[in-house]
Formats: sequence, structure tokens, C-alpha cells
Amino acid sequence: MGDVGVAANSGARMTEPTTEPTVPGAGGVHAHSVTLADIAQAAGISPSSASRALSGRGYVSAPARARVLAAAEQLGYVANASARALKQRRSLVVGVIVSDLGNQFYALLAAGIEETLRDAGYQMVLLSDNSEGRRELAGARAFVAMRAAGVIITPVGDEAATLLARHGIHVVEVDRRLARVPSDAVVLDNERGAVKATAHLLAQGHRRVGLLVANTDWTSDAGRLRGYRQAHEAAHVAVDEALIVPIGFHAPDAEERIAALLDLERPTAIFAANNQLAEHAWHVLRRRRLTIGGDVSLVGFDDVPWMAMVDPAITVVAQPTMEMGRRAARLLLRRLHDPDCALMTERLQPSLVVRGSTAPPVR
Amino acid sequence: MGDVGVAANSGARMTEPTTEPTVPGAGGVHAHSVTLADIAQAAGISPSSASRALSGRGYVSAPARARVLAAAEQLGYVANASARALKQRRSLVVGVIVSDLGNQFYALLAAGIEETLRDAGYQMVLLSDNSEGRRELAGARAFVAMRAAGVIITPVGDEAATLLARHGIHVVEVDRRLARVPSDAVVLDNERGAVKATAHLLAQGHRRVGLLVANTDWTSDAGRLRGYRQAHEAAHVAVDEALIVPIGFHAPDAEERIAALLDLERPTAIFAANNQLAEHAWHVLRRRRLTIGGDVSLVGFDDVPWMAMVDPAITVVAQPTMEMGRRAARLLLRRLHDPDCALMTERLQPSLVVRGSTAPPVR
DNA sequence: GCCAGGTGTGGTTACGTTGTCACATAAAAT
DNA sequence: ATTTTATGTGACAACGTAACCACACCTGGC
Repeated sequence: MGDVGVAANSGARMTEPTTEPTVPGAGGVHAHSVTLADIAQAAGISPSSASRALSGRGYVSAPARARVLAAAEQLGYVANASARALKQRRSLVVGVIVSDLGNQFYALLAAGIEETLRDAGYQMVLLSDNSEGRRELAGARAFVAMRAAGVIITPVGDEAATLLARHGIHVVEVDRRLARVPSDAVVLDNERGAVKATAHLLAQGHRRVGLLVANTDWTSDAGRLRGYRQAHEAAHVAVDEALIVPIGFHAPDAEERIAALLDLERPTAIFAANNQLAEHAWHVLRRRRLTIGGDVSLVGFDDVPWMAMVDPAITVVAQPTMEMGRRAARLLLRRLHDPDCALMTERLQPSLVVRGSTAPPVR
Repeated sequence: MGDVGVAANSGARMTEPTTEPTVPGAGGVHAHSVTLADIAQAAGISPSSASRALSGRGYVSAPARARVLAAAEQLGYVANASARALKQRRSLVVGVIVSDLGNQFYALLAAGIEETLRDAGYQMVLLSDNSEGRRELAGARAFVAMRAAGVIITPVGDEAATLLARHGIHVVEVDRRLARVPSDAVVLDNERGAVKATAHLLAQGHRRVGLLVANTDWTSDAGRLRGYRQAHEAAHVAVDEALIVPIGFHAPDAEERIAALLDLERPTAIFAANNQLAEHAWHVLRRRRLTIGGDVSLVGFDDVPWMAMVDPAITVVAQPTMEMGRRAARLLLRRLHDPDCALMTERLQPSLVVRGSTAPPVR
């Protein structure tokens, strides 16, 4: 608190003597952690009975239970989860792998999952795989090692799910489906979302709509591409393939590719099929001093806060991100409760939020 | 993949028969998971030797080791982390508790922590406590149960750290310090950041600078408040206490309180001491049709993407959020490696990013 | 009076792993 | 030839918990 000593430049570190008080009350640090046998002894009863008293399974007399609970409280007993998991052959941890925790989409997904799991008494072990199959697989292996009750994943490849399935660990896929083994899933109706966005632009009179889409083989991006085509077909507008720009995850040349689209293909509107690409497109348009919703209309996918705050605000296909996380967790909990229940895929509907970034093309 | 059946309204779910192929290759699901004894038997050797072969500790002949590795590969053996943790009395999980995973600040913190821990072979168990001491304590208890190697926490109260310390679990605090037990920490020089922001406004001629600050007893907010006062003192400007508005975390009336500040106290500038409050302030100013950087200047704390994208862009005290997460993890790893090393507090320096939202007051 | 069934208790075992120890054998030094 | 040292190996115990079993004591019903 009363610390001064302003450190040097940015990121400077400093050591502090920290003469803080040692732990108050309580009788110091335990050499060995308190075990069931300890409280059994303190309560004058066998470990077996103490176990029953604490778990509530089996018979224990009221006074004995009271003594055990008192002793546990007194000694600060907390059951060893490793021992319990080993003995019961089941753990209360659920593994979660997302692509990029720094992206708000995945962070919200994780938040929804965590909230639901916590309420059900499970813990979330969270990994971020940076969309690398190698890391995803390493994560899956770690979850096998900890005999996770289940795993929720925004998949990058199919090996992780296969590995997990082989070890009898239930998998729920979110946002996209890649597994080649049976698994539950929560996805968005991407095709429908893309239809809404594209049809909206076509209805406004746009005839050259650029599509920025991730260059993955994921069902999410494939669906958005399908929707883009489908809307064109429905409107009897031919798709110029040159307007479709696949851009890799974290591609360094993303903005150049977008600039090239503007230079060479002159779209009057752009549909950016994820929040990253929308951000890139926005920056490129700004830098070019092209008016958004004037020179070029822009539609994003996945409503993140800045889209409603910029001027003009961005028309967007909104998805219930956190709810998708919650549902994925619920789907997993359901399967843990009844391993043989029918496989289920929840497909949520996105909604088009029309804002100022879309308007009929200028002539 | 080839799924149709567009569901009803938003959030409709549907069941799918899912006639996907069963797990390819591999010989079906194991009834019981493969154990060390299994591969020892397959390799024609004792479990003891198999353990040595896999761990690399102790003597094993080259051919024996090869047989063991082959058998492990063949049977898909993955060591049971619970059993290992139980025997070795140490686990490779690190508990992390943040206030709100939905807030980009905490998400980035978690991302930095996870990245560093993963590279060091540890797993992150992540909890979001919604700034509730009760949940924080419950989380700490869970981490004690799993005998976590350490815990990194953006603290809400001091009980969690005390509990963890009592069980010999190392704690690293991030963003703010609340623990009453010795612990390492990574914090920002909040006072300095607030001085920079406030001095910037005062230098532009503002004399009535409103301060929006969280109403916590956290060192982070206290530091920002101190910096606000200190800058005034240095500029020989008296602080009007009515301009200081403490607003609770997730307070429903946040925007009304801000509106009241504008109505009653007429500040010419506002310093919003966290990203949430900056967002609220921005919305209120917009709704009032007050020009930002004209009628009212605005400075935020914690640079999140929208601040650079709105027009005018928001002047902000930027902090190296992800780096703070990385450093916290490194601090913990350092202590795990050497439990007796000196306590350390890293204090990082924020930087003022001047943008269009601040300008001299109109006369 | 007996047996049936509910109630209460503690001993024993097993979960899967690793560390310790005892014991071999082979190679090198006395 | 005998001690030392290095190399291999497997039996055994233990980590902390919970399931299972055996046993004891009650109560009430015939």
C-alpha cells in the first residue's frame, strides 16, 4: 500500500521487502495437509465413518457426525480431489479448448461455459490453442491425463475429438463441427445468418458484394459462404468469384488483401464473415477515406461492442455467444448425467441488426 | 453437415439422429482405461521398470525401454494425472480467479496467464467470480481441494489468499493487492497513470474534471483516486469533491449517476477510471448530444479496441494487460521453482495515449 | 423366544502411480 | 581372486479416499 519508488521506464520491475504480517489467527502452515485420518482421530472415530459423515452416504450417528464436522472445521480439512478422483474414477473437471482467448467471441463463449459448469459443481480447465491442431491435440492429451469428465471444444481438427472419444471422454463441439466421432454440438445457423446479411445488401441494390471469409474447412465458414451464394441465387444475381476473398486466421496480409479487393474488384458492399475481418475491413475503409454506408456498405458477423459505437454503426449478424457457451455446457452436463441419451445438435438462430453502415449504393 | 431443417425462432433447438461413423481405426472404446500395469505386462516387464522407462528416472535397459514405449504407443497409454498427483503430492494445475471473464481486461489477463503456464507444462483452471467474495472463496476452496500448485487472482477480498496460504498454496495477486498474507503481485502504477490523465486535462485548461471511479476498497481504484488528487495538487487546483463519483461494479444506475454529474456539476472533462465506466460515460455523452472533445473531454483507463475506433477516438491510459498476465504467471513459476525466494511486486508503468477526445474547454 | 431388518461402526481393499529397497548381474578396480 | 562400482530389475509400500464387507447392536414382529 504505502509503496513509493516509481520505477524506471515502461515495464520496469522492482523488488519489495514486504514486511507484511504473517497469517493471522490460524495455527501456522501445516507441514502435511490435513487428511481424513487426522479428523477421524480428532473425532475419535474410524476414517470409514468419518468419510461417511462427510459424504452423507451410509450410516453415521448424529453425535458422531457432529464431532466429525466440528473436527473438519477445526482443522480446516479440505478433501483431496486427486485421491477422490482416483478412487471414484471420475473427476469434476471439464476441459475447454478455444481458439483465441484474446478474441471476445471465444472469451464470451468461455464465460458462458464457466458460469454453467460452476453452478453444477464442475471446474473448467481452459486452454487456448491459437487455432493450431498441434496445440489442440496436446490439450486433449492433457485432458485425457486428468481423466476429465468431458471436453468442450471449438475444434480446429478432428484428431482431438477422436483421441478423447477413444478414451471414453465425452466431447461437445461449439461454433463448428469437425469431429469424425459421434458428439453433441452447439452451432449457429451460419447459412441463415449469411443469407440474411447478403440478402439485405442485395435488396438495397448492391450487385457487387465482396465476401471476406476465413480460409478454413470449418463448417462455420463453409456455411457462411453457402449462405452468401444462396442469397445471390435467390436474388438471381450471379456471383463474381473474384469478390470472394479467403483470409487465414491471424494472416499478416489480411488488410492488404482487403485493399486489393477494393482496388481491383470495386465492390459496393462488403460482408465480413467474422469480427476480426470486419475490424480489418473497417480499418482499411477508414484509411482509404471511403465513407462507410456511402462509398461502401459493410456488414459484419458477430456483434462486438465497437460495432455499435463507431459512426456509422455497423450492420451485423448477431449471435448469442454467451448463450452458446451455456448451452454447450448444459449439453455436456446432460450427457454426463445420461451417457446414452440421443446425440443432439443445437442450432441457434442469428439475427440481423441493421445499422448505419448499410445503404443503397451511390450511383 | 448435410443438415437442413431450419428451426423455429431464435434459439430453437433440434435433435439429430446423427448417423456418423464410429471411431475409425483403433479397436473400440476401452472398458477400463489403460494402466501402467497393462503396458508393463505387454512389454513383459514389471510396472516399476515400466514407470522408469516412461519417466526417464532410474535405470532401464535400452531394449526394455523400447518395448515399453512401443506398448504405450500401441495401447494409447496416457498416465493418470490424479494418481500421479496423489503419489507425488504435487499437481500441475494452477488456479486462476478473475472478476469477469466477459470483460476484455480480464480475458486478456487470463490469456497471458494461460499462454505462459501452458509453455511451462501447467494447466490453468479458470474461475470467474463476478467480484463476489463468496464465489472467490468457494473457488479458493476448490483449488485447495485439487492441491493446486499455485493460484493467480485478481482479488476481491482477503479471505481467499489467507485460506490458500494456510494450506501452503502460493498466491500471486494481479491488478490490485488485498492479501493480508505475504504474496507476490503484479500491479500497474495506477497513481502514475491517473496523474498522467488528470495532468493532461488540467494542462489543457480544464478546471472541473469529473472522476468516475469504482467504489471499491481495491488498491487499483484507490491509486487512481490518489493520482487524480495528486495531479490537482501539483497544478494548484482545488478538488471539488462533488465531482468525484464512485460507482459500483455492475451498478444498474451507473449511467444515471453519470448523467446527474453532468446535470448538476457541469464538469468540462471526465476521467473514467476503468473501461466499463468509460463506456458508460461515452454512451451518456452521446445520448446527451454533447460533443466529446468539445463540450466535454473524456479520458479512459485501459485501452480497449473501441476507444481507438470511435470518432473522436478516446484519449486513454493504456496498460499492458496481457503482459501483466504473463508476468504474474512467471512470478508464480519462479516461486514454484524456488519457494523461498524474496517476495516480489512488479509494478508496470501505464502510458497516456492522447487522441481526439481531449481538447481545451470551450469558453 | 427367535428371526428379520434397520442402524451404526471399523477393518480391509483398491484406485494408478512412483519412491524405496533388496537383490541380481556385469564391468572395472584393487 | 576379491572388492568396488555401475547397471538392471522387481517386490513392496504409500499417497488419501471411498466402496465393500463383516460384524455389532438395537428394535419390533411373529
